[in-house]
Amino acid sequence: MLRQLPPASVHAIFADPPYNLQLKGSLHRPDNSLVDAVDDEWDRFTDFAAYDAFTREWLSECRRVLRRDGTIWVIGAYHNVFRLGTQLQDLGFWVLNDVIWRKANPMPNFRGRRFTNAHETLIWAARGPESRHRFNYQAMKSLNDDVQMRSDWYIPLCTGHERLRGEDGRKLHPTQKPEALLQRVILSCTAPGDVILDPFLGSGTTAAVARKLGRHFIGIERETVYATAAHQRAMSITPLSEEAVAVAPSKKEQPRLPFGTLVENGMVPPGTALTDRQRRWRAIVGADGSLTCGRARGSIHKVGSEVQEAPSCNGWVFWHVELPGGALRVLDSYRAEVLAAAK
Amino acid sequence: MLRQLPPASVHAIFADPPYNLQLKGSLHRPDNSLVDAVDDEWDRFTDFAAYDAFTREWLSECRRVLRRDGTIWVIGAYHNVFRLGTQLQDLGFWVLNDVIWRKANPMPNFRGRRFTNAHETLIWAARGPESRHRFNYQAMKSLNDDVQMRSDWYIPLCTGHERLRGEDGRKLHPTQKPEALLQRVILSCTAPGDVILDPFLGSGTTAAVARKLGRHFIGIERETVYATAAHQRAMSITPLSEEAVAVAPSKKEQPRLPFGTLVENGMVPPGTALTDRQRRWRAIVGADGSLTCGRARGSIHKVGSEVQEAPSCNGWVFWHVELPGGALRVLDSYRAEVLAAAK
DNA sequence: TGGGAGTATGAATCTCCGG
DNA sequence: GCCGGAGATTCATACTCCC
Repeated sequence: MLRQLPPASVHAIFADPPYNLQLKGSLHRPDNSLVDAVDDEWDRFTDFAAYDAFTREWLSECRRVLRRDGTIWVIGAYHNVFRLGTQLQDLGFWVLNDVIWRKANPMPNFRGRRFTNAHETLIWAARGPESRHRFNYQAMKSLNDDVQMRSDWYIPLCTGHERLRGEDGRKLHPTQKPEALLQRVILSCTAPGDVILDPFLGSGTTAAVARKLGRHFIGIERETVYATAAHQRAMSITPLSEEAVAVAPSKKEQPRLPFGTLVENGMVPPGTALTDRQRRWRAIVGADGSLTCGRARGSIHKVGSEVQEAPSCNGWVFWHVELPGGALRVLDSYRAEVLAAAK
Repeated sequence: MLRQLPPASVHAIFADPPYNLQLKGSLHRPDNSLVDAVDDEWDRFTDFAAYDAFTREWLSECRRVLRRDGTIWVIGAYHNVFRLGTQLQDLGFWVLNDVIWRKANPMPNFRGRRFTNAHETLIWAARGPESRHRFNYQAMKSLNDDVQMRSDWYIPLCTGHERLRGEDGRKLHPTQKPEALLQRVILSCTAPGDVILDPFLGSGTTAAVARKLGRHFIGIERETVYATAAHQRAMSITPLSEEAVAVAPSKKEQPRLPFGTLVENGMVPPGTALTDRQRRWRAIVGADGSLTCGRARGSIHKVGSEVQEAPSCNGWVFWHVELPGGALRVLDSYRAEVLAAAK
């Protein structure tokens, strides 16, 4: 199915591939005799090799269909996630983060032989090291009480009403992912109208959340019973309103306003003296929007960095106008005023 | 050095290999200060193949020197941990858990292009699938206020007085690990008297904590300056008493902040003597957060009830620390202090 | 001595657009 | 594809300094 998709056609991929189950089973033969795996390196190599080959095949196709600015998410546990990560890197993907889904309510360890396996790992990767990927930084920050979103996410398992069940009342799919997890994934790296691909759709959480958030989706699923349920599930979703699904705009996405415009329209007339917050330097605004401070001359940013001897400087927040009475007003507030009026 | 060790001779291995960070250029904070990056020669590899070959070589030797019932811990980040995990599996190790070190105070992401990289990953593996490994289940449970220890650990970075510094006052080693991390690792899978190997000793945290907890250790370090400092550091450690380092069986109770956390972070260090308000009993704090008072051993609550021959006891308000000068401070006030600071 | 303000720093794969 | 310039971007903790 993946091979039928055109190259560079999807904005984001979420993949929840099968775990390496044959490896778990390889400990015992059908007659329950124990396989001496330690001395049987060839056999165990072929097990991993089969999983690696499978992984490599679908990941290669994913890379082909991914846009150059697109990103991929892959989820796994310690049985398979190291194989996934290694293959991602070997295929040229560029890992951006590994993200930990900390389960609020994991299954306990019944035998008391290990730590409670209370998390799964997601790998987030760009198509390559030069890719300019989308990351909705402000949206993620807003979601987290206005501090940067960390790489560890605390989210409950999918239970209760959200869990799809068959007619017999039993869970339809063994590893249905919670919608909260997919919502954060999709909000972090896509925009409304983007196309999201899930090559292992399963119970259809990716499709449901994509539709809810106004993203397009492509889902691939081999098992008919899952595919049918996922399709029904996605179609039953009512998409949210446009304003509800928009991502918080970053400053970079706001329209550019050259400083010269403020000079031209008289908000900061030529000849105005600018100073920094501590009033250490004083610069004069030129009619062309340039700044002069001693021998330093150029844009508000360039002069700011030169006087401070700093590698860079955002002149909008560095320079201030001294108002009558002596109070300081930062340049950025003039810009905000103009941008607000333009709406 | 590893090749000189006899086979099947160590009970546990902790390995903190170079991460292969692949940093390019420099990074400035928003305040224009320069981030002190890990650019040391020992972290430079030409490509993944070179890193994999290096990894395979030292891991093979580790497997040879590890006892059949021994386990290995390997720590890494997304740059290298997938390579580590894959090589571990390919060499026949049997992964028991991947454990997440959630950093209380990670470095932020300054450019807003990714999630804050707020964790590192430890892989815990047995020598093979048939190994009968040691896991001190009750000790880990005690440390976590009598609920199973999960696979995500919340521990602060190594800063302040714990951080080794050179004569110039700068950090001696770029990646010194916190003692609280090693303490949990060592308590989870070894017994007093066991031999612990660290093939990348660095600043010597493994050696220091092993000695403190009454375990033997072997450390290997290539850089003379690190090796010298690590040796001095380990030798300056006073081992805890036998009863403080023994691993305990226990059960019961569950406040929100485990007493073990106060032990780990040094507010109530192992070996501390606790007493009740009337100073009728005296109990010693174990490194796993258990308490010993005569033959009574277990959580602060259990020991409190046993010595009083009472059906139950809230250890938080029963036990006190005797301060220099003789005043008593109730345990609950330490908990309150931590909880208040966490707000 | 205590508190407030300011500064330093931690395993970091850390920009984007237009000419 | 290269280059120059605009301008966006930080959290928790510990320590220093000064009043």
